[in-house]
Amino acid sequence: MSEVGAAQAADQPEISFDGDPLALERQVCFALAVASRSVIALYRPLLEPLGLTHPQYLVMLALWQRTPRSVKELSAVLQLDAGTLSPLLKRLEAAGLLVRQRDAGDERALAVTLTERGTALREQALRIPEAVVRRLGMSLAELQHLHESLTRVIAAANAGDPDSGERP
Amino acid sequence: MSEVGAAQAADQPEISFDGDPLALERQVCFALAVASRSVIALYRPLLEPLGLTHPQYLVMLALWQRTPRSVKELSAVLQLDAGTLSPLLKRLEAAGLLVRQRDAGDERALAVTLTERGTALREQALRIPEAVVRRLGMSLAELQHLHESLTRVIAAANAGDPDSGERP
DNA sequence: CACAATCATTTTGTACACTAACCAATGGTG
DNA sequence: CACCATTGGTTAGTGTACAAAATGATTGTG
Repeated sequence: MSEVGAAQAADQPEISFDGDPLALERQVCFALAVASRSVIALYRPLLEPLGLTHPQYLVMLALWQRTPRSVKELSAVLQLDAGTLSPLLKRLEAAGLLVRQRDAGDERALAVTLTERGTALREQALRIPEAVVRRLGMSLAELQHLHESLTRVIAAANAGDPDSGERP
Repeated sequence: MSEVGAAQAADQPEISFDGDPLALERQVCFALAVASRSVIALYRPLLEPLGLTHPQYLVMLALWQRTPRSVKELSAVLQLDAGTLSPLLKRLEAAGLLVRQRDAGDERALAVTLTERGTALREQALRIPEAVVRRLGMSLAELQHLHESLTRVIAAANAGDPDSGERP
């Protein structure tokens, strides 16, 4: 028997059980991180046949809605750093799903355009949302509700930021 | 300015709101990922004076609740891979916040124990939760509610998994 | 038109996160 | 007690994330 995980001692004179503001189980940031990882893990087996990671899937969602798009535009829509997108887009290009070429009108910008193969992949992606919801086994109403809550948190978190919101 | 997000039609009470099941703005996984990153970004400036990243902060929360703990135990509580924790714990050890030594009772297991410095750091961490809530500017009730929603998603996502739940 | 400021993107460096392969200690079982 | 599947950790490899510096194109101002 290991001695590491011995039961919590009864003699905790200072701050106590549920009055602890640092209690792990009560941190929203912890719940967010775990929920995010857990749900993304659900996508992994579904995305693997398409050869996509979850961030790559999100980029494809953005491009299926509109193409071509610049890195800056993708960065804004996905709320992802341009420095993160750069290598990610290169991998998608290497996979033959898109091409990266300079914008004719503005040589600074990149025009990220889906290839035929990239566009066609959407057909297979169409099954994914339903499969995830089924695996989750939660009601659509509750998921919708969660989505609204998350949208409010995102707005609140971005409210005091240099980017994102705050228009004077 | 681009006209990307043309306004949503009036009201569709049932399924298929704007028709596209792959619409980025409707994906719960996307909202989760963005919310998680946005909220964690809020912690960055607060954690920087303590010399901690957010994952490291979560490990410290777990250890402030109980120490020593094995890697396996931390892995279970934090829902984090042991392969992720291993280098993370080494960095915390290098920072002088904990020590990693083999468990006397079971040489396979590691006893992760807070140092005095690691224990003392809790005092400064105590201010963080309130500061984050203030920056978010959301009511405690709504945060509490979100936490409950997230807990249900986590449970649902882990329900069909090899790990976590499901004991026949 | 020169040229500094700005802009879009890329690169570099550090730190997660997960899979898979690996290794040493452990604890049945015959 | 010798065999060997299991267990607890570590390592390697790939792919995000983010900050900060670097690169190259574009624009505003004189």
